[in-house]
Amino acid sequence: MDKTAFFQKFVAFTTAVHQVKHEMTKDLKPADITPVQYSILEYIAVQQPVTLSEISDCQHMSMPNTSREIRKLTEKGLCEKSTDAQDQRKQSIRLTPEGKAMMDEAFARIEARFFHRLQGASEGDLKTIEQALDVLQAKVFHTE
Amino acid sequence: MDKTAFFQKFVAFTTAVHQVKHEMTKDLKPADITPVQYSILEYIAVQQPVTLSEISDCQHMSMPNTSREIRKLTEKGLCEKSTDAQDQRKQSIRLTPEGKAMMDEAFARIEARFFHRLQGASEGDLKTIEQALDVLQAKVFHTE
DNA sequence: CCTTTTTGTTATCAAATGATAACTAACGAG
DNA sequence: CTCGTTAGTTATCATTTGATAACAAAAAGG
Repeated sequence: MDKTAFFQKFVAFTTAVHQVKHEMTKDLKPADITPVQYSILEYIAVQQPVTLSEISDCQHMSMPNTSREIRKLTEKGLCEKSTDAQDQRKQSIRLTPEGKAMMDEAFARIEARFFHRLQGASEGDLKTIEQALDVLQAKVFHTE
Repeated sequence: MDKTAFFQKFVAFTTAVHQVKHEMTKDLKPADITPVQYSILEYIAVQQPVTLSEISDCQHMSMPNTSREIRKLTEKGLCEKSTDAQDQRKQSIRLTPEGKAMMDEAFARIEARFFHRLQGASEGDLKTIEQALDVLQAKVFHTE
């Protein structure tokens, strides 16, 4: 096993993933949302409800900046805060119906692009791809 | 085949890749290099020699901004321009020895983290991983 | 209780990034 | 040769992002 070649394959792979993800998500965020805000919305959409601290950790941004961006998203009517019943320090953040509608549409368009990219793949190919995704997620891209 | 579940697996996977890549590359860029500049340096390191237009395309930034960042990197002594012999409009950009040394060290540290992450994987696991990388790059994350 | 820690906010500032206009020079096609 | 196109530069500006200090309130632990 050539370790250097293996590593280079890994680097090329992550670069390709980044590239493809960019292609699949470009031109779909509304004009009045900044890239950071869109990224936060994606995170909330998948993980909601979330707290400010969780966003701060996962998006690698400071609490003050996270607080600012959430305030802006709240002002735009895309997400809302509610105080956690158990711990009143915590803010439980969710998408508003408008925010959810926006993200649903964004994900629908990404999904369409995804399957467009897979057109031509047989049922067997899809099985192979699914297994490959499972393998890599379990053995390489695991995050705890 | 449940399409929605398949797509969600894809989303979770790309998110994990992004996350792991962030973990593996954090804290290794020198203090006087901005994130965008580091990204450009990575690109040059892998693809050199490159032209300004190529950087502009691949990094999704405008020519004026690309020009500015390359000028800054040149001023820092990390890359250098030379006019293409065939087409005198084109600038051939490469890393300087200092730039190469910097990126070699960065990649070495990423490689160390990569294999650290893979410690515990058997020789057979590595084969499986390599095949999974090949499959996904060919069938899903192909970029032409 | 009282102190420390966690969670979040507000204000402020600096730096990085993105966008555009106006320009030069070299190439390429007719 | 001339004209349109490609490659790159410079200058300028607005916006986004990142960083820090100073604060308040709730919780947790003695």
